[in-house]
Amino acid sequence: MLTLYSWNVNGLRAAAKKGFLDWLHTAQPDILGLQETKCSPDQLDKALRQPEGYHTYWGVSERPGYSGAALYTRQKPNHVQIGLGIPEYDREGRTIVAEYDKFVLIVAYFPNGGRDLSRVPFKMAYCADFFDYCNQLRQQGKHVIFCGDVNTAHQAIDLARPKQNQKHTGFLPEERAWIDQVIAAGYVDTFRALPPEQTDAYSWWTYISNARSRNVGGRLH
Amino acid sequence: MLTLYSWNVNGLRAAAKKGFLDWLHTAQPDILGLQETKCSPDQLDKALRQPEGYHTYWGVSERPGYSGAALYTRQKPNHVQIGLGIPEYDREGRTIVAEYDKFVLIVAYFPNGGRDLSRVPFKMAYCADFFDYCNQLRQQGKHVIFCGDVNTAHQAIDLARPKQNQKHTGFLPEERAWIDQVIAAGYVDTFRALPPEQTDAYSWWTYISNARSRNVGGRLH
DNA sequence: CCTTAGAAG
DNA sequence: CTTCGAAGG
Repeated sequence: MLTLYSWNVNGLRAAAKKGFLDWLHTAQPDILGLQETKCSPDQLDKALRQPEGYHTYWGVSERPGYSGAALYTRQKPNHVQIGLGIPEYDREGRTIVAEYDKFVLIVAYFPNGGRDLSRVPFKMAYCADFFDYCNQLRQQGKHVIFCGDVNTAHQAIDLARPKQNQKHTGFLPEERAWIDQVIAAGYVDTFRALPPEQTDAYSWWTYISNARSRNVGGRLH
Repeated sequence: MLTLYSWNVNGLRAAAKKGFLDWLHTAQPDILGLQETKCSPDQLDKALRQPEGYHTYWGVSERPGYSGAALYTRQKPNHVQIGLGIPEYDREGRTIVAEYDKFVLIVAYFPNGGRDLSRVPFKMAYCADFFDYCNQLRQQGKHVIFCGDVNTAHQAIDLARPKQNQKHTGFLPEERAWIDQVIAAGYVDTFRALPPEQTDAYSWWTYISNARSRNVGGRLH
């Protein structure tokens, strides 16, 4: 058995102040993928940068305090690549690719489309290139597991307010179609281990207006 | 008897969170001059903007969150002018002039000369124009009281580290000379009511390296 | 080290 | 609402 967690921490340094390391030492994941770390490792204490028992790898944005991904892993991967090999995404530290004996694990922080939708094209481009990258690995006979923050809700059941979100990034037809495509290709959405009709099961809430306490959220995969 | 307080609050909204209104209602000053309010009145609650028993007047910078002065007064002045009438200073909300029956009270937040000394000329210009303004009032037979943050230490006794500050704004020869000039003109430094040789009596400390707990400070008038 | 505004989410 | 960096002090 192997436990894998994925977590958008919204600032690893902020998360650290709220007990990230306590959680890590309690949960003891074999593999942990983080998104929105908003830091580079040299801004961190040793305890956070390299906790006892873990190897860590970092995707760092050129822009300080923005984006970023991290991989914490008990077993050292055979090989780790930071980035997809495409500068426009790798500049933002969004992707970490780790090869283990039996599978390739990818930590990915998909772009946010932006309040004004200005980054939707960039997001869709990342989606397409990311999918290509995974498919190439599969063609080489590798098993692909990816975790991260896809920044998209798949179906109406994944949102508390699907109608209000039709025209917002995170629930646009083209964004949702990308997930259709991924599932059609045989990927399994682990969150679907929940009963398929399960409602009100979310993994994200906006900070605005106490949405979390009211459970007005979304499941953004 | 009339009590007058002057206080650089470094953000009135922040000061409010730390009990500014409690202090106000305890100290009950007749006149209170504030500097570095870093706000406009419409960013404030009624209780802060217009506390029971006070008339308030506001110097507001065009740049949000920057500079700013305020006057809280129990008695309504006969006339209040916001600014010195000189746009380059008034744009930064540094000055409030209030005429009472027996005196004119000026609240002034003198410019900081800047880490790199780039604003020393601006500061000296404000000093000169401010002094001229006061002298014009005196020529009209008015008594002038001014309070505020002059951002300058007069003598070595006013600083814990005079030698290290010779070349820093706040203790430059020309800045100190301006205070000489003001005192020569007959103004009384109320802080001098302390025994003249009193050391280690400061009104300002940098936030850096716990300077306040070590009382490594300055008296910036 | 503190405060604020601004960008991004 | 929250995070972070920037400017100013």
